[in-house]
Amino acid sequence: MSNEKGPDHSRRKERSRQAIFAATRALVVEEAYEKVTVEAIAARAGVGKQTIYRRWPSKSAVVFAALLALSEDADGQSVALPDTGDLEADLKLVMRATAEEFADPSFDRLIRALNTEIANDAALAAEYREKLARPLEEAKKARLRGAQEAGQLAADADLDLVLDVLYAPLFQRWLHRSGPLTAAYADSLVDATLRAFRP
Amino acid sequence: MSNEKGPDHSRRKERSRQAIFAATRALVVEEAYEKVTVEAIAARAGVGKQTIYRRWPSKSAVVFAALLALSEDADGQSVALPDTGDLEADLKLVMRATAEEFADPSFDRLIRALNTEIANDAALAAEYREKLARPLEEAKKARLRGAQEAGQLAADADLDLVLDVLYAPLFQRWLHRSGPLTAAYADSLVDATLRAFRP
DNA sequence: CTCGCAATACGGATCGTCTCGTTTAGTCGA
DNA sequence: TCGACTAAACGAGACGATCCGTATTGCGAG
Repeated sequence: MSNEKGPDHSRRKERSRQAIFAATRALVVEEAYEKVTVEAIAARAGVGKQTIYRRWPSKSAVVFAALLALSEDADGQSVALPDTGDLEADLKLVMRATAEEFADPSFDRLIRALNTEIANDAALAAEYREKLARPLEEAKKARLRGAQEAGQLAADADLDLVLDVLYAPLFQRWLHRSGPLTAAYADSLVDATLRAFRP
Repeated sequence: MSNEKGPDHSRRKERSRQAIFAATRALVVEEAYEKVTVEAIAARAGVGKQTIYRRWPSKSAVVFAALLALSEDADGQSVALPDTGDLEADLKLVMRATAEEFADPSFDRLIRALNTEIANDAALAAEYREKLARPLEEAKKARLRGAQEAGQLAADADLDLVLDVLYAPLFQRWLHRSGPLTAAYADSLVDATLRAFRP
């Protein structure tokens, strides 16, 4: 007798959870963000509103969780940057790929929604940093540490600063739509960063 | 006979316009942003809702216009960076001042609201770039051009890129609350940028 | 039979529209 | 010069629609 826990409702729960996430993502991608409503999510997921509010306290939390889960699934456990030994080539590869990601309309809408939520909620912002930003940063910093040991990067460089200088311009250009995210732009960011922090 | 234009109702218009802007700014500063409603703005400004909707198509547009007007007033016509001939000192002065501005809670809320609006509306983003970002950028680029001529900056440097590398990390750190905006951080951004683009 | 869930009704709040008297600025006649 | 007249703009707020978050109900799986 499983008197410890109730019977196995976890599968049912998990199914509706995934349905809610899928519906949320679909709506964020295809509708104007302000039209993404809890009622629309529930209808599309084929669940009752109460099932959503039973698990998350607000619409923001649902959207955030859906996007967070997306990245967690995608990443799996293995977040690692390429390491061919050629720092410049590796970084340009990664930066070009990042620029392309941002150029994808679906990705654009998803990340824009995510940024909207975390820009106005310090608690969500902290959770975002903890669960998404930090692991990615650690992976990037691991690659940079290797470069420092190989003498391709200043040994005393502040790696947080290096990452800021490398990524923030791309992010800002995307967020403010102040220019196209071309491969050339990605390359020039890598070049500038490497000049700033060369040994 | 002024058959060209109707009678001069501009004073009345202008008074309510300023009242609406003042009320909007006050509410953005002191309330959580989602509590800034058109009804609250109208009540505080002592105007009818229709007076607001007669001039702007949506709440977003009102908020945006109020914040835009704030900066336009503040700037006046003279946007110019200090130019003592010492590029590094001038930039550190400006970057430290910028970091302090972002640390001010009122300024923080105003700019956060502004960014929320423009992140999800490409038209507002374009207007923002045109009316606010561009003039500031031009002033900054004018200072950098002087530095290029004085041989303090690489003559072939892309000034848009220089500005991105200089400012974007500060902006992103503020937006994502990923770290404190200290004078030391401001200085290190100037140092990194000057290393990346030295002659 | 029992229990969790989908469906849906509900109250509260806000948006954006509409209507209604009132105020205001400009016009004109005495 | 001055006080009524007119038309536009206005403050106030009622209204329908929509959405949030809560509470209730009826059904179907186990």
